[in-house]
Amino acid sequence: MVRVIGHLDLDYFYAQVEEVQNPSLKTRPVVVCVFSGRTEDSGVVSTSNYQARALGVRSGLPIVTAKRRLEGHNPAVIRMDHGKYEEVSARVMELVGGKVDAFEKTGIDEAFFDVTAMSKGDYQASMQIAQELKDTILHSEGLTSSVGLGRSKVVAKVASDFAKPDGLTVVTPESTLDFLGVLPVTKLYGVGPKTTTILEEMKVRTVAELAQADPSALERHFGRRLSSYLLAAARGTDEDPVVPNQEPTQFSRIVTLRRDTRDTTEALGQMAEAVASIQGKLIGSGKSYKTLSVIGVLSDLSVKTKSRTLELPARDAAGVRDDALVLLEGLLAATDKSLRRVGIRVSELTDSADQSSLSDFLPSGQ
DNA sequence: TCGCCCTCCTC
DNA sequence: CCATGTGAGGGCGA
Repeated sequence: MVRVIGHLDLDYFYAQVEEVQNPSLKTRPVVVCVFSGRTEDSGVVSTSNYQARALGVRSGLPIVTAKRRLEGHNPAVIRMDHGKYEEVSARVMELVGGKVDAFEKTGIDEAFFDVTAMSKGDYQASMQIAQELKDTILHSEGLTSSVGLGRSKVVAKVASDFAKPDGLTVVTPESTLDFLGVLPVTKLYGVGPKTTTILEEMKVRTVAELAQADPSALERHFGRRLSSYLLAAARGTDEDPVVPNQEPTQFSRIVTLRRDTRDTTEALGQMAEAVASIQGKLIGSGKSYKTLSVIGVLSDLSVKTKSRTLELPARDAAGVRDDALVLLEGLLAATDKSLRRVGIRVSELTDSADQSSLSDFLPSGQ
């Protein structure tokens, strides 16, 4: 049976949550910002509402620049409150998850779902279901959302992006090639600036051109994995299923230092909260890690990482700090630059120190 | 196959 | 000094 996959995207999420909480903001440009703490207004815009976007203020713009562009427009400049958005997100996801066959949260504001069985593969019926999901979210949380339906995850994702905010785009299996074909390749998930540049050099601009590109040429430029993904995505034939309850494979935290430095002790001191937070994630999820990485964003904004893999999984804070210090020293030894931002990441997560150390002694495979 | 590092994406 | 923060995955050399 042909699948019916949906992608749900909560519109301009952080800024919209702020509007719901304070409706008087709806008539004003709203920018939700990440303040780095370096200077009064250093940091970037995380999310902006559509009034702000109309004035050229989008994600990633420095706060100072955003304020300049919004001068005289009575903007609301709001500090990001991640915990608050997580709570709203969790309620929405819980609600929607119970009304579909399968549900996979992929971010704080987005999720895939599968309604093949409950719609009996009928796209008209699926559209009704999708509209009901949108209505439910609007009535319970006051949030508008954009939904796309299609035969695969890639099609659903592109469809949800096609009309927003408050959009509902249905791409039937028969219309898939027509829908995708005319789009520029940048609209495909996984195709960013680098990939676009390479494709341009291959004279591939639209998804239709990508679908007919020479597979071996693609493989030369992008490798086996990415090239086969690109072809499947362009044809709307990717088969990835909707997988509920995906476990995270890594936790990371990164902080901007008060000032650039090569002093590892000073850097580590400012990482204390990040380390504690990672610790909390490990404990909260009952996981241990085998690989610890430090990430350094240097004074020229280049990024370096150093990592170390343990023989046995661990989760203790002292070990994290000691190893992080060593890695940080190694990282700095490989450059003349100073640290601007430092981060820490744990990966190769296993289900708990005890169980995983035992399983290390068991035969691998099935 | 593993360890390490980099690229990319989204907000 | 304008330039945040989280996560997934792939390439490559040993």
